[in-house]
Amino acid sequence: MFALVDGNNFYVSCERVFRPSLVGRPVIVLSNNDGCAIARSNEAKALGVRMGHPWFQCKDFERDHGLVALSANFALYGDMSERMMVVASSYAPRQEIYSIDESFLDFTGVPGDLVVMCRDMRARILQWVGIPCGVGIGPTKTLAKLANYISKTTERKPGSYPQKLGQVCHLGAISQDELHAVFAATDVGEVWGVGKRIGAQLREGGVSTVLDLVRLDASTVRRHFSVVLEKTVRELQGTQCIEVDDQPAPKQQIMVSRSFGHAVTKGRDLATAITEYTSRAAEKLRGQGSAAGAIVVFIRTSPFRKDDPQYSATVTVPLLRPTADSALLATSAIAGLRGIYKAGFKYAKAGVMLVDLQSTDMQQGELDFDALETPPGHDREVDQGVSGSALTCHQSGQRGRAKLMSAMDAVNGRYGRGSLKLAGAGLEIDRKGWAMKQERRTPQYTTCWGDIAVVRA
DNA sequence: TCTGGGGTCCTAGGACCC
DNA sequence: TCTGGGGTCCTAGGACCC
Repeated sequence: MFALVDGNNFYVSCERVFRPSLVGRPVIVLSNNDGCAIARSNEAKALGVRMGHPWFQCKDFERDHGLVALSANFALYGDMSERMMVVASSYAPRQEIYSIDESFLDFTGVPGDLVVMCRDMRARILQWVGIPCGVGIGPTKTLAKLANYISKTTERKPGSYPQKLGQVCHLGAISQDELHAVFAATDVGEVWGVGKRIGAQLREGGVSTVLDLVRLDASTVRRHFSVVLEKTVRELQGTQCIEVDDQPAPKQQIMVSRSFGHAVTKGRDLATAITEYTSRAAEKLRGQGSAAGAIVVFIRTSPFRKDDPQYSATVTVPLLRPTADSALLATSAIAGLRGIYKAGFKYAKAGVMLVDLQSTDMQQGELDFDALETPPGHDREVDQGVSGSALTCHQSGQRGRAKLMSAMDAVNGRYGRGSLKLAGAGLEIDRKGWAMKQERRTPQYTTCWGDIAVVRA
């Protein structure tokens, strides 16, 4: 059996831990630049705020309904996530951290009543971390995911499902008839793996509930749709097709991109931003022990500003050799930027992507042909005896850079991100024109000494 | 004025190989 | 009349997830 544990309205719940006055009120958390809603309390959902709802379109709720909107505080959410994951992990032999607020637990071989254990886990996470969770249990990950949805819906809209399926919902512990009733009452679009497109296609073919989907023949689904949806159907039927992955492989690509707080027109500002993003991407790269073979740079105007001239460009810059060196990567990125930048446009967003990633301990050795050139006055035959040193010399240079990078990471780890950075990433004053807008950010209560909460007697 | 930032997997089609 | 039969690798694009 598998369980999916996830924090309810996670970002909002994190904020409520430190501002209990927000409990019971409509609250949303906004994306970067305070652009749109990315988390909503149940009260905010009830008001009709959608996921991804642009803030400027729902601002009126602030005045009319007391909606509280906060800027995203990812330092806080990341830290709260870790705390929640640690508690959850103590309940099962294996855990897959699936996203910032969700983890799968694999209970294979664990004796005892899972519902009782999961209720205990839920209570402990609530008490120790302060985050309310929903737990779904099922014989496959897809069913656990569905169970989790049902547990939430039972809480949020009483009467949708039997009350016993609230908070902790175990789809493997109810009768076949009950299970089918649950399937029949659930829209096919709620299934993990069925998105907007596939959902519409299914409905067109008369498959509108989970029950309709479960009753399809899996191999027919493969022919009409894809192997992906076939797996989904089999998982709903109770056959495990998707494993719990508790040792995720290193990422195959690393992206850092941001929309700007204000439109950017100067190449110089774009260069500052690209340098900063590259630097951040390189930190992530080193964090997973990889080196990049190429860097992709992109810039674009805002597709929402239809009256402005539009421009969007991407360039891939191959690197001479794979590297995780921030400075080398930034130099290449800027070279790429020079190739695609055009003056006269209002840029809204830029980003970099590190690709062709490989492990640093698997790196190809190489001969440095420059060092192998026979210097004048030397006998080639004689010098060949020392040709191995060219390689050694080159590699020791690389090791020096690697040490520099780990020193940089250590300083930033201890004194905070950005304490030590590339000159090209600019000072605060250089970023004024385009830095991200975060007008409603709460303190970093758990990760910054200066922001720690004070209890008054 | 104002619209996020990441990722993964699969498939189809083209280039190229023998 | 009639023009093989496999393969692999790469890329772009689509679909999904949070």
